[in-house]
Amino acid sequence: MSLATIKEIAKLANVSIATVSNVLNQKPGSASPEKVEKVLKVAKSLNYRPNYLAQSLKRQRSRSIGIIAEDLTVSQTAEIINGIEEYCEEYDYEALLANMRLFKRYGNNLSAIPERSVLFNRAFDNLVSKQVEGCIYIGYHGREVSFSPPDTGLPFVYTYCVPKDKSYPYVLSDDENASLEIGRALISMGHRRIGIISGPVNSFNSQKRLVGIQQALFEASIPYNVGTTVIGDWTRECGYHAASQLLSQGVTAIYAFSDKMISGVYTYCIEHRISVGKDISLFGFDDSDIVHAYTPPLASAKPDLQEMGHKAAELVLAQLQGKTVCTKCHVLPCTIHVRPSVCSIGEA
Amino acid sequence: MSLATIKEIAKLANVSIATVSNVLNQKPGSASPEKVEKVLKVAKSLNYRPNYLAQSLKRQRSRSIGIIAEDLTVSQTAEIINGIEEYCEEYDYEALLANMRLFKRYGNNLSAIPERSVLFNRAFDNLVSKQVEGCIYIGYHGREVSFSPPDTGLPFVYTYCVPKDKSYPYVLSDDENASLEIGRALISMGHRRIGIISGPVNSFNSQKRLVGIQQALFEASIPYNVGTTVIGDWTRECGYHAASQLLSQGVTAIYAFSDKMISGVYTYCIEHRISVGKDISLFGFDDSDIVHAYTPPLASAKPDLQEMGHKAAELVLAQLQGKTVCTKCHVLPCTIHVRPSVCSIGEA
DNA sequence: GTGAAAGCGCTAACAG
DNA sequence: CTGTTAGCGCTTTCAC
Repeated sequence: MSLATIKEIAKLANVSIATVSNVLNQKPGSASPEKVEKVLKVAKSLNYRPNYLAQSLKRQRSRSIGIIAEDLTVSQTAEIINGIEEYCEEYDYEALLANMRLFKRYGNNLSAIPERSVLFNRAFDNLVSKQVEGCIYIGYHGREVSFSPPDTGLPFVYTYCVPKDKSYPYVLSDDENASLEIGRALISMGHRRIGIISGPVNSFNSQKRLVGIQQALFEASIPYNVGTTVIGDWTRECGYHAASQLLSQGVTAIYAFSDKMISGVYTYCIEHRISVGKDISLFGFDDSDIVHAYTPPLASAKPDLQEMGHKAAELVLAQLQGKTVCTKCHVLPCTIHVRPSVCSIGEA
Repeated sequence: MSLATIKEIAKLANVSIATVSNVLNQKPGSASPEKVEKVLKVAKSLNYRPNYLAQSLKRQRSRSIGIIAEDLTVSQTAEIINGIEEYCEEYDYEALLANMRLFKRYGNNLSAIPERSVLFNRAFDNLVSKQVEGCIYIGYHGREVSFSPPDTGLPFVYTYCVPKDKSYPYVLSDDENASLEIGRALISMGHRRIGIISGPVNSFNSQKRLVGIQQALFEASIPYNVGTTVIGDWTRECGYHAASQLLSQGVTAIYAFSDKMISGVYTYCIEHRISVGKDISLFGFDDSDIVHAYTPPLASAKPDLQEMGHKAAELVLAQLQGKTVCTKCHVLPCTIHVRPSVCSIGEA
């Protein structure tokens, strides 16, 4: 019933617990072949599994890093965690997850909820308590995150968000460049009046994406027209409303900073018999599941979430090896998927 | 730098470690008010956090349950985990996650990959090693799962899958009843020729959903026509192909066992100028993000994943309290969302 | 009230 | 090669 210990193995195998430990840890030449065999046999028959708690306590080493996720159910989080775990596995580390469930508790409206910092501290304490050797924070919507770890010299890395306290490294997708490429693609296809549906201004993602598209316009000597930029809130609904506003201004293409918002535009177009990929070109961001649900499929930019996880883990493990890492923003390229929802301006 | 211990607190507060421990654990009347205050002050100043490893080792109690997820990035998994965590939090337990990354490694083709059991054993050992008091297995696509925990009397509960070994409880959504309701809804709207796009036959979900719709037909004395059932593989592509086959047979409604498959049908309809919600009624399953992306929005059935997580956790914790739980299938209702993608047969 | 001491399961000197 | 021993940080009798 209760778990076997090395003590029991030692008794049954007629050896000392030290020998059992040595054998189990494969210390070279520390036991005769017969004893090795005996110990291994007894261990297997007892279905022995080392007690991680005791092991780590004794070794003073957990070989684990913590993940503080703002919300596990927000679409990007799982992919990032997956990336972290992949990287950790390679280096024989493991990841411990603390999920704050922020979105489940408060939705998108995270501002001015003091309770949040309680949740953060609880999550952090929990992880430290478990002796993690480092920690990765996963935000959402690229918000600015105001909490940072109290004192400890624990390696701490942020991802998918921007820490207020710039003394920690953070990992983001290169939204600016992605946006630049999107702009170039649209412009190269002849579009000059491009409507933009931005995310909220407090989102770092929004900021960067805006700068990128502006840069593309600038390169092509097309003046940026604030009048054809609508500020949205990431929802389908706002995309829908923005569509009518933008289309009435005669834009030939609409670039929304999320697939969800562009999906509202899509709905508007259908309702008004505007043919996507013919009468109007549409570009989204995130490359979420819904892009393939449309006819024609939606063009979008895909952040490499897995790679962001890798990078974040790399930054933590590097610090654990004593390397100093740059406490700056580490930026990873997106992939631009141009799909039939965009077309050249003469083609229609 | 390194973490403070009760020993250090004891020294600084001029008390014994036993007193520190008593104070920190709020043992009533075990220390004078002055000492309590002193200890608390020192603890705070040292930023003390109890060592979970040592604590649990000593207490012989981890107050944690393990989660073995087949793949964290499969859409339903995170929601279920969220539910488990919510339930655990109420009872002062916590969840430890072991992610096998099965989908990331092998995609949908999980059959005949012997390595899988290695991954399962590794995950299970890892969790047991950490002294979890129980375990929840989260599958995907309602497959039959052939691995079960080796020996240990550890409470073990499956969810979103069906264990081959029926001596463990498992939690599923009530797909049969959901399907029955979908069938009734369609029939009540006048549909008699209903095309079905099933998932793979080895999916328990497929089986149940098929039985449900058959039951609805039976109730209405409509003979079930195998010729208008296509077996798909959960993908959009197969939905697309099934659509042409089904529509040529003159069905007035198509019910696909996943939103993804129905989304292929949607594409087919657009390409062939068949008006969804007028010329044809469409019903999906899962109620995923994409249902709102369509115009008109897609009708679908929503499994209560969060509640499934709650239930699974409940079944584990109940066993920990010595209660015996039913080692049967525990089934949770879905919500049926009828949306404008379906219409009455005369309405068109 | 308070502290000394034992011990949770394990690893790592160290002696033999 | 093998076993004895100390001790990781903590909780918990049990004397005082």
